[in-house]
Amino acid sequence: MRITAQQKSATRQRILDAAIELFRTHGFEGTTTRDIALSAEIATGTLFNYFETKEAIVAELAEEKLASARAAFTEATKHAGLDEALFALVAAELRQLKALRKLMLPLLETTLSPLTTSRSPVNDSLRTEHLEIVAGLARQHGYAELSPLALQMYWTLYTGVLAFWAGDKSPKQEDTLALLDQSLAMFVAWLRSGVR
Amino acid sequence: MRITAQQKSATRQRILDAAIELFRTHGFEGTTTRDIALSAEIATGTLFNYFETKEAIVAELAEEKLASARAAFTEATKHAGLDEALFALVAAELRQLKALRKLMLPLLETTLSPLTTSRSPVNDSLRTEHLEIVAGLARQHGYAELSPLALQMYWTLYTGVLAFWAGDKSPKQEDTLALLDQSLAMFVAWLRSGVR
DNA sequence: CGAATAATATGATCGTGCTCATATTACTGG
DNA sequence: CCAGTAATATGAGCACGATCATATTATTCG
Repeated sequence: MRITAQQKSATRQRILDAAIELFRTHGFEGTTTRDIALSAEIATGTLFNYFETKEAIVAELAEEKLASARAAFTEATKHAGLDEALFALVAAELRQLKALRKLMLPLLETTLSPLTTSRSPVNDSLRTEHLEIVAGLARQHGYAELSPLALQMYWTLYTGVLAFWAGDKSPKQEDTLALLDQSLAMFVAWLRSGVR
Repeated sequence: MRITAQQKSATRQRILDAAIELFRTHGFEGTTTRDIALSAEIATGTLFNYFETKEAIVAELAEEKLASARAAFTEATKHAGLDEALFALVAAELRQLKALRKLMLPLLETTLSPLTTSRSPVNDSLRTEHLEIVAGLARQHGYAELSPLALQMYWTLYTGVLAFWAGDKSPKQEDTLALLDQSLAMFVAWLRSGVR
């Protein structure tokens, strides 16, 4: 097997398909890696040739959704203010992630935790890709380059919104949107007040 | 054993002593519940008669420290603004928690996660006790009663600071103090702008 | 084709947090 | 002092994420 038959790496997809179905029906904790392997018709050990951890599977699922959310967002374009642009970005992400909503808490707890210098690359890409868009939007709206401290504060608020959303009991998650709105308003106002 | 010999419940203290020592020398993940039990001279199962989970031990240790921080704080009193009062409160907490700094991440990930409606009572008391003081300070400084949304946002920022602090590499954790300062400035400014 | 080699798959096994049936201990009333 | 009882302790055992030595399969080269 010098050059991997890329066709076989569709095993990866079988794992993802099996996982999402099991997670949907039995939840994250209610699904074991053995279940996933069985359902994907591979051995337990094989699963970990494809994903470093159980959470990494969810991270992969989330990343796919986030990618399409970002694509949809950049097409939308043109927002009056930075706050509105950020709101549109996150709202688009949440829309795409809807099916994974209940799976986000495990992710937030382990992989996305408020800061904690990256444990895994998966972590990093989820975080840095989002932050790069945010930094770009800030630039585009005429704000000074965001400092590490500013990015830190933004990330904290962002994960706070995600965590709230994951457990939001309000009928159409309108509480989350209120929180998002206020969080961003607070952040942008702080930016405008010109700190470093 | 109708009425428990309260003297024997000093086993609890032995567990805490053993745990803090092991955590200090081997870290949280590097210490197993078996290690703790062995060192406290009890059986593994017994440990879980005293603490629901491994994290609950850390939570207990943290709560003790936080209690004394709060005591020290209320004596200090008199701060010009709400932001300064909150800064003093959190700074006092961090000072007390210093010895537990590296143990806080596991706690934040599981027990204190940004919101997630309480898994355990331990969780709740850590959170509600802090928030009650914050709400009290706000009242005392003439702010309107903090809404659930405001408390939510505060808690997100607070745990964000704790998480950053737990991994802060700067010599005297001065980066954390900068983050705390700005987070509170942002929050209080938002409060003043009179949202609901 | 048939070694030789390298990538991948396998499942027994491990480590660890936690549980639970059972044993032990401490206390009570007679 | 002796059952009887209830609180507590015990450690074998479980579940499950993850690992790793070994087996299998694919690919290359002579």
